[in-house]
Amino acid sequence: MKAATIRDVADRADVSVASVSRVLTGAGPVTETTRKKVMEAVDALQYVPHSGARSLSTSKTQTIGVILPDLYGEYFSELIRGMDVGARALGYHLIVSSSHDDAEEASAAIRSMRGRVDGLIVLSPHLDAANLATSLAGRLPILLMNGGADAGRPSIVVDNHGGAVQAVEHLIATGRRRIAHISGPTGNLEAESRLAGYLEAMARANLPTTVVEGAFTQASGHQVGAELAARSERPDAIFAGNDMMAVGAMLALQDAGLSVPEDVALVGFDDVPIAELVRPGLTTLRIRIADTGRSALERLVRLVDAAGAPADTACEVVRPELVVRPSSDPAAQARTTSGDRPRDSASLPHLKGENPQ
Amino acid sequence: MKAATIRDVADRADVSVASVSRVLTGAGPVTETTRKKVMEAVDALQYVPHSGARSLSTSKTQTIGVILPDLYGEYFSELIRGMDVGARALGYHLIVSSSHDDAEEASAAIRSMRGRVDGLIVLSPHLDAANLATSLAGRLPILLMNGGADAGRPSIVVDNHGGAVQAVEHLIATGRRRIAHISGPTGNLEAESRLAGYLEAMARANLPTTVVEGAFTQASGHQVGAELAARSERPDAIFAGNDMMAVGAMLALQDAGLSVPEDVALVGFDDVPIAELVRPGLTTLRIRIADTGRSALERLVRLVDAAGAPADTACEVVRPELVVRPSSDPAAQARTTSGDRPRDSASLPHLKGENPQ
DNA sequence: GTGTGTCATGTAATCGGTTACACGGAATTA
DNA sequence: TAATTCCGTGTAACCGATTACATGACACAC
Repeated sequence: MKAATIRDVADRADVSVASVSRVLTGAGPVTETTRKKVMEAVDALQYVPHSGARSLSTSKTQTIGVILPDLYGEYFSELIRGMDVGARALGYHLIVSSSHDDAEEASAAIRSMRGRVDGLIVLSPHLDAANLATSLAGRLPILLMNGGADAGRPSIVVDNHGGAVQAVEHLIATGRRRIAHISGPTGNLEAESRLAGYLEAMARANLPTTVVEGAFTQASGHQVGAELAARSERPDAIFAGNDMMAVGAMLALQDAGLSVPEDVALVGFDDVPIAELVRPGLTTLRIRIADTGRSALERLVRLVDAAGAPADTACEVVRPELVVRPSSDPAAQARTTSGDRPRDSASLPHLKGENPQ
Repeated sequence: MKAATIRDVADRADVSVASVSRVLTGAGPVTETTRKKVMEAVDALQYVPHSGARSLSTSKTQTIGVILPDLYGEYFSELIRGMDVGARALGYHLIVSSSHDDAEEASAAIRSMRGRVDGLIVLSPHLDAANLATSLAGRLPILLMNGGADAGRPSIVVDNHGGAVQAVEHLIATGRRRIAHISGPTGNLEAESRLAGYLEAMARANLPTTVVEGAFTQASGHQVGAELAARSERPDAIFAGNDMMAVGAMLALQDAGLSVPEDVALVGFDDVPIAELVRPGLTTLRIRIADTGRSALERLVRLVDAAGAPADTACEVVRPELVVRPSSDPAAQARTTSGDRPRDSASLPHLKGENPQ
């Protein structure tokens, strides 16, 4: 028993394939009678159009590809969740491919997706990867989210620089002076902007800087945190390049017998879900991650639909918002309970499942 | 400038389309000369085969669909990561579709994937959804991971019952007697097995049971935790149906001024990454989540390839392993630093990015 | 020189949809 | 009644791959 084709449906409904197609795609005129006959046949045969055949004649796949970097964790899974919500709302599918650290792997992933997707969202936070992507994509609409404010190509970036400045200014305002920075890896555009923001804010306040490089992973944050804790000139605050490193550093500081925020204040970046679950709750820069993912997807679909229209090459900027929790300000304690997290709108559809009993 | 087709390549290389196809698919004999000519033309034209056309003639898509439930969080993102690793290794793509809570949504998702994937992994933890899935899938190979030990259909399940028994026995062994259980939502098969395991182990030890239903979310765990903390007959241990609820409960207990594990011991289930990041580190039942995802994908691909062969209807069982951390045993303190987590093999490819500096 | 076998290559049918165009019947108008 | 629209329907070409089968070149043996 092979799967039914449009011809089987046509035979059974006693109409032509064209009519079946018209009913199913909603294009073109059909009488209510044929409509019914077709739908009956469709149900009876459990017919589902062959997407390959359809994509062959329409040259659309209704699928968006997402190229993710090597780094995983909550940031990216939240982002994908948001994209998935947007995709389903628009009738698109999502093909994901993660763990592409270097340009070569990313290029292989893009190649293997060409012809299979209508558009691409590339999250590799390296400049070369981005360049590679645009050149490889050919005529494929592509949306960059690699952290580089890249005019000339449609992209969405977080205001990493501005966020870092906010973080540092907050620490200064709460009386910290020896503020160290755990940066993300060299070559990562997000990491570099955050570092630049830190340096600028510190320079403006005339404070000495300390920078140690991490890898955006919790393990690297732990390592660097332990190292900083052991220094004779121990910092009284640490601004980590992202939340995962901040959490790692927090554990290292606590393991070293230091107390957060009394001995060392701590600020992260991203506001991943666990930021409020660690103790003390982590001060961080909130990016509405799922929302950002969703709007990225919607924008890319707009690009796909508008192929040929006046090129959208805008670089959309997402401004992170400082969320103060006890890791930098003990007074924030009371506010950090597990219910306080404002949900992204992208997660609203899920709330219904959340009232226990 | 339209995308190049196989005919453009054939013309340019001055060979027939058949030869081009033979070179590209690696099937059939070709001389080294034609091979070179074809490859040159392919490079020059930036040719990429149209996957729709290919799938039309081969009736394979090299794509696996994954249907996820409404619940998100680290458990599912880890699972997907593992699947992605496996998929890429086998030359497959992954289409994900999340947030399908009820049977209707899941059914829509499956329908929209038919004809677009070679096989399906269904994670909806409801019995009806599973039944629906198998009936909807038609001839599509399908792998269930819904928590029901379902002979007759290929599936992978966690030994939830056995895991729950281990958890309870561990708590009893460390001197706890008033052990409460925060269960997952009714109708969720995983939740029900874990509950059954709890009840059985408690009955065996002749201890009274307390069960409050949660929703597998951190928020619901918090709510139930607060409620339990306020009871006059406060439990001295809580076994939560999963880690997210355990974390929520932990925060609620701490907010109520209770100390974990001194006042109340806590055990979760799953061993999601944050389980060791909360303080105190959470005792839990480890499932090598990413590994499980990877092997699920590999098994499904085997099913796809072996279409027609003696049906594989085995129900593979994953046995969780008890990981004792300070939330149930203060003596475990020393062992819980951020470096102690044995990585799944599925995450090995990522390790290279993890040495800071 | 003819026959036979091998093997790279080309031709054309095929997969399952969409859609331009042709067609025919009913309704409207002269 | 005949001419003109209008509109639902069918026929067939097309999308871009794969692949069964036919072809023809060449080598080798007789």
